[in-house]
Amino acid sequence: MGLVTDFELRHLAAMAAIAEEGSFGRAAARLGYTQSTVSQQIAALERAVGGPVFDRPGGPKPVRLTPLGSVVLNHGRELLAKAEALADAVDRFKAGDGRIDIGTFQSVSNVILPSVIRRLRDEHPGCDIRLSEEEPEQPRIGDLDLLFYDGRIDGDVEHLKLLDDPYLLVAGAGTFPAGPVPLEQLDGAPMVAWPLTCDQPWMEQALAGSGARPQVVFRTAVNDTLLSMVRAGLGSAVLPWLAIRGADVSSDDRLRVHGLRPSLPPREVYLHWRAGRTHSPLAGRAIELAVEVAAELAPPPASA
Amino acid sequence: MGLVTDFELRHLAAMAAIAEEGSFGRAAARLGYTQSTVSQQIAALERAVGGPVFDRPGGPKPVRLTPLGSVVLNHGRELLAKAEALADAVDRFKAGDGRIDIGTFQSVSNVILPSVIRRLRDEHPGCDIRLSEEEPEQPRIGDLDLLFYDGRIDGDVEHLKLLDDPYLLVAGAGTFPAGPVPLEQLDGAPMVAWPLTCDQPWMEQALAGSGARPQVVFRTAVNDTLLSMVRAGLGSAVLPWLAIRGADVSSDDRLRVHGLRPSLPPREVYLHWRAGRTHSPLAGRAIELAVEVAAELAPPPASA
DNA sequence: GCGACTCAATCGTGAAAAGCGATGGTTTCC
DNA sequence: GGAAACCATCGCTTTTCACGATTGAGTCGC
Repeated sequence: MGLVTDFELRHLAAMAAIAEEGSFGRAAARLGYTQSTVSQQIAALERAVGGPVFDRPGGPKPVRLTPLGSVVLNHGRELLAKAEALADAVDRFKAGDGRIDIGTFQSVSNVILPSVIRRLRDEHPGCDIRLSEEEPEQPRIGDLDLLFYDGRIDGDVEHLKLLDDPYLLVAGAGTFPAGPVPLEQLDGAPMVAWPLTCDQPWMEQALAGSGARPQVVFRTAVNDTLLSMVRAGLGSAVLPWLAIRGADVSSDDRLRVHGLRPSLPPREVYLHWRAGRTHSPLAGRAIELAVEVAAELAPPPASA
Repeated sequence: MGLVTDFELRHLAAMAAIAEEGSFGRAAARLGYTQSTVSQQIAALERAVGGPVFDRPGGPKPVRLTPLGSVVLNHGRELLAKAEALADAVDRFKAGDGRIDIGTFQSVSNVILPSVIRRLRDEHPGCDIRLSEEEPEQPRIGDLDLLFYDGRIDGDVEHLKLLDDPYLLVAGAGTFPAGPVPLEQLDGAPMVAWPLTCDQPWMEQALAGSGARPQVVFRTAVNDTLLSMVRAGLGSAVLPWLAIRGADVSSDDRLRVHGLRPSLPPREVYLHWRAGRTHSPLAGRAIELAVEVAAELAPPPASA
């Protein structure tokens, strides 16, 4: 195992150059070294492998590989190729062509991420972006570079608030008069809603705290299905602005979006990453873009 | 291109050890270095790649790869594997498990080489022996490690005489009385012989010089065919002892082997190799074995 | 909170080596 | 025989390597 580090890439590079040029001196010139330096590098290499790698005929005859030299050089070229691949990979990484793993959830996937990803791919066509929308009970950073989540996360995590996402009421056209809807009118009203994960229990508690205990007649995590149910007259829905914006509600005659009075505390959308972790250039840029896109979305209407 | 030699295998080895151990200090212990040394190695590596490869949380927490570090280490492991492969290949080479290219010709292929190769393979089961029996007008060393040839070779070649190979007469039983055959009895006699390559013209000139101008009725390079023709009564053959020994002539009632009077100058079998060329251990051993085998064959009978 | 502990970075030092220029010894070609 | 091309070697300077001791940052247990 100790043998592995006995030769150095520099020596192999010198050897390859000599093999191509046929001369220590020309190889030295090509590499920007002195002839004596190259000579010593080969001497060191020969010490490391335990035998001569070149036959030196003397005079103007070109040097020739020994059998041992052939063995060394054949492997050496592969090594140098790998080394160059490493250097290339580092360069590409620093140019932003790396891999990035992003955790997300429905609303962000629909509204914010598409713009972020489009811009990221425009800037870095070679990058490898991976999304995962698994949202277990306990959202974990795991090996993700970035995680969008509507709330704080425990653990060693840094965070950044992207936007306040106010809760709005979506109802069938004609269910309520235009304008903000007083919360007490929702008491006992039929509603469709998300499952009791994420912020949902907290939101329903907030509703209840204002005296509104609606009757939830259907739960699903799929926003489009919820809105279809509202369209079908099954009930209304209290949803964050982002979730509504994702579907094309404004162009639908059968739906109306109302503010709430008093308004509920907004859902807060955060972007998280592992604390103390050095960002890849790609991740750093993704954060900037996410902030940018979130700002372009704002200001979310306080009421409608 | 300059970037390639900016990092060193030693640094990558340190990095890999750290990644596995989770700590600079333990990695240092494993590698036989001091913690401070490893720390500086990583610092050098980070200078070379232009960014940190580990996040150091501080305290007893294990260090973690940065995204850049993952890129470097993924390639680095391949590099280390290649380096180890190189070291292995060198070791195997020095142990004799290399490749050897040998040029040969019929008589040697039949009589000497089988023993040489058998012993070589016994000693070095992993070795890669390649034979080529092409015998152009001008036998060239080319990229061969060793070349058997019945004569001298021009060029930068060292040589070693393996044995004197006397010419003998093979005739059908009863063609000549037992014992050496006077050369003049061959004058005008029907004969089968090799084509006029190699030493053949020289040998026939030697015959002619002694007053024997036989009538060559058939030429082929294949010894067995020649002997079949002799058996069939087409004529006799003057062949070197090695060529006769290759076939099982002594156990054949229809053939007789005679000496010649006066005897012709023997064919000389040489082993050649490129001058000034460092031998592989395998080639060196092959030379020794060839000498050994040739000596075991001797003394070739001056007459029969 | 407050030490005790673990860990990496840093500093100073001595040894090793990398690289350079100059010189010397060989071989080939004219 | 002399010039030219070539590699090895020597003395020298500068850089790097590796070490031990110390410092500073962070965690855990009480």
